Amino acid sequence: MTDRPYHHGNLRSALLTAAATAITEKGPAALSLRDLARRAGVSHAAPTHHFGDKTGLLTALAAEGYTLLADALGGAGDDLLESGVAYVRFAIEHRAHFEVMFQPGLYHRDDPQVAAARDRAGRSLTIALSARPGQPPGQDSETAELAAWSMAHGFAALWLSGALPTAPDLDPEPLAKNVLGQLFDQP
Amino acid sequence: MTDRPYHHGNLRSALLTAAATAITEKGPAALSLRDLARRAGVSHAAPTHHFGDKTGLLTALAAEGYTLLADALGGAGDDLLESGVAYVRFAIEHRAHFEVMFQPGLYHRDDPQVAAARDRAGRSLTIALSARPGQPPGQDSETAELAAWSMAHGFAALWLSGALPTAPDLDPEPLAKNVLGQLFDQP
DNA sequence: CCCTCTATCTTGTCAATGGCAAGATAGACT
DNA sequence: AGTCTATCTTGCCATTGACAAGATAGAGGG
Repeated sequence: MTDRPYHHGNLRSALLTAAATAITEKGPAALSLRDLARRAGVSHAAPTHHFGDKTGLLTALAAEGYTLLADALGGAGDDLLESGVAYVRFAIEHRAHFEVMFQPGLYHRDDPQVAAARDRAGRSLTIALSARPGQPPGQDSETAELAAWSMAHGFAALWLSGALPTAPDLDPEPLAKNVLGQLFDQP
Repeated sequence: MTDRPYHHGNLRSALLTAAATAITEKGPAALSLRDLARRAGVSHAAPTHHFGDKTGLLTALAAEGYTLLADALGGAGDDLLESGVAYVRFAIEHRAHFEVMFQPGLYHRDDPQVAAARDRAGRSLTIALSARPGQPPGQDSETAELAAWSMAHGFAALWLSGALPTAPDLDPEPLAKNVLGQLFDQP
């Protein structure tokens, strides 16, 4: 993509973006390390050195995804509805990351990098979810947070799976805002 | 599994259940046709005759899944909350089917069998979702239905992915009922 | 009872893949 | 200049998915 200071210089990053592209095109199951190597213009065993094996590459991708999600949620500010929309936007813009992140059989969930990034995303998520405006104080706030998370996650997953009966080229954000508003705008 | 009238007699069904088991254990990406053949005690090329290729097998599995989902929703009666819980219960009890169904890259979405079963499930779902008790008549009911579907689907997906911070051996149904109640019990 | 026919399954083969081992090479550091 | 290490390559093997050709069981007709 960029310059190539021989030894490729940034193979690791190039492989990760190639993986994201390939997964977006054909899904995580069809991912081939050799195909990634071809796309990056290196030999078929080059990825091994950076990621060990396929699971290792997906682990790195998941870690990257959690970091991106944390950033996305952090940028949404204190507004609950805006955070939910940001969650959906992240899933759609970074479809490959999102799909890998929530398919735990594909990567090493216990990897330290992943755990750290996931914790950071988890904190951002908790902050966003607890910013519920008319929150009844004594109520079970954990359940309310889980409900909000479920709705945002479910909308994103359904959209990505193509299960929604709407036109697939429609901009999902306004629809997401309406749907999430069903729960978030409650008094 | 049952008797074996030679020629196995029920290879197709045996392969489908073996596939469901294997996917539940290791995820859809790790599915191997040859492994299924070994489990069923047949030669490595036997599955080809029944399903054509791997995608064909997953197509059959998805069709079976939509039928099971339609039955599950139909059995939940008119209660909206109960239907939501049934949706979650289906996803957990038939994890393999659920995962394949909503990963459209894995199978042929246009297959007639799949389309028919999906339509049936879709009708059951619409019936369940429109059974909202305090439904404001003039309101955008489609958005409300989508919100309910998103929440049930999202809770199921999060639970299956292991992303929820709760104990994984806990019974998910009471939790699901509480979470879904956040939206469904609105006046 | 025998013959044929069809669905079902087996054997054999090939290209592609993931993963490992051993070697080569660039560039950094001294 | 010499050495060292990270990075990448070449070569190899077992496994897999897919296909082609053949074998076999069992049904149905004469």
